[in-house]
Amino acid sequence: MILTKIATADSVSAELRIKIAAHKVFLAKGFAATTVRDVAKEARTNVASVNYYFRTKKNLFNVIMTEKAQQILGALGPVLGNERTTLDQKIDSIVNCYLDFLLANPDLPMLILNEVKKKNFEFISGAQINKLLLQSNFLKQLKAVNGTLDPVQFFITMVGMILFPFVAKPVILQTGLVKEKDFQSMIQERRALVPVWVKVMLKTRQKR
Amino acid sequence: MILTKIATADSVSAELRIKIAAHKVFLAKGFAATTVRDVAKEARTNVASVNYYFRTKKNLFNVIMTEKAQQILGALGPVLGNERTTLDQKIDSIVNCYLDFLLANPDLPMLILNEVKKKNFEFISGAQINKLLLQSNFLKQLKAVNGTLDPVQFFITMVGMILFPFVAKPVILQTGLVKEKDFQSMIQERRALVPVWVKVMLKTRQKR
DNA sequence: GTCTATAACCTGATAGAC
DNA sequence: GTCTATCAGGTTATAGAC
Repeated sequence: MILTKIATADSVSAELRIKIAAHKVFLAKGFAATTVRDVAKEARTNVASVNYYFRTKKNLFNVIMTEKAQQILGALGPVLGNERTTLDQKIDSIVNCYLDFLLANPDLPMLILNEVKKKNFEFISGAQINKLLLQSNFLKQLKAVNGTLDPVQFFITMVGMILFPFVAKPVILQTGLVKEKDFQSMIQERRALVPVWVKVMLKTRQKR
Repeated sequence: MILTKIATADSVSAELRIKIAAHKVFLAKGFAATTVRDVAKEARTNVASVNYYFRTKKNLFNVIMTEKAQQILGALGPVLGNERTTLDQKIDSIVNCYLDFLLANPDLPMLILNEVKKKNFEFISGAQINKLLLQSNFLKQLKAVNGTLDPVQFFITMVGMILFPFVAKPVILQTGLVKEKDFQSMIQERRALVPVWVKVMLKTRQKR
């Protein structure tokens, strides 16, 4: 990220340097394993100034994470709500949009899953998911195309197809199934694979 | 788990009580967030005796995790290697076998992913995956049925379909898409759904 | 706004009595 | 084998000089 280079320069305010540093360290090590000292060091300042700007470690974390959540939800919202695209076009867009974001933030899924589990962070509320997904054009089109398919099961599976490789990356690399240098191109292949698989899921009718 | 009730009884040796307690606390809180004091308290003993039996916290963790890894790999190995079952039968078995294990150990996937990432634990070696998967009857049958499908992409996707709901459980519950009381039945539904989806993936040929 | 120094606390590990 | 007491080190957060 180019921002990192700019933000670690002396010309940038301490507050912003701390934010960039916190983003980097939290994503790399998670909330618990990150110390305020790590962040201070990365921002080339000291423990006291971090607490001066952000009061507590937890508050700093919430500031960073809320921005990230809005970033991805803000990108997906318009895609799901679009009234001019077909369902197939939406699937292509969701996969591409999500993968772009994940390639830029490969460690974010694990961080979110961990911190939501530990109740350190609320990623998305019921009200938000209602507006974003349940009342979306995407869901209407989905029901029209296949009335026997449970939308929740479908949605979990589709998101899993996109997210899972990032979440499982450490294990995938450890097994040697994919090499570190090939991971990105493996993900790029999925840009084509996942939409195909999602579309055949849609054509598959469940027994009742 | 019935073992827990037995093992927390006074009649059971301190060593076993500590093991059961460690299993419970590590799975609930992860490695870093677990303190030796937590484990000692859960096992109704003290810090010194935990270190007496297992020397270090890390060693105790490895003992627990190695047992778990062998448990799941030992269950999947025979299924993948079986020479008398068809590919479709194997897919049904893998899904059922995996889901049974995960329903009994719902927190294990996140724990493994986290600790492999932090290099606290080696879940599976390249040699093991080679023997278990790459040289298995499962892979031979897979290649025979669909030569255009990348086995690695296929495998990641199938495992993701099974594992992802457990990994994403906290977020799924927080969104309200599934209620806590309905989570188990949602998973049970996937026993039927996932094999169907996996089989249509197999029938879908890639462009070259 | 920035920094040093320190308070108050929690951690894993161990020494040593029983 | 089991326990109490304690150590050495690392943590967040803050007080107070500049």
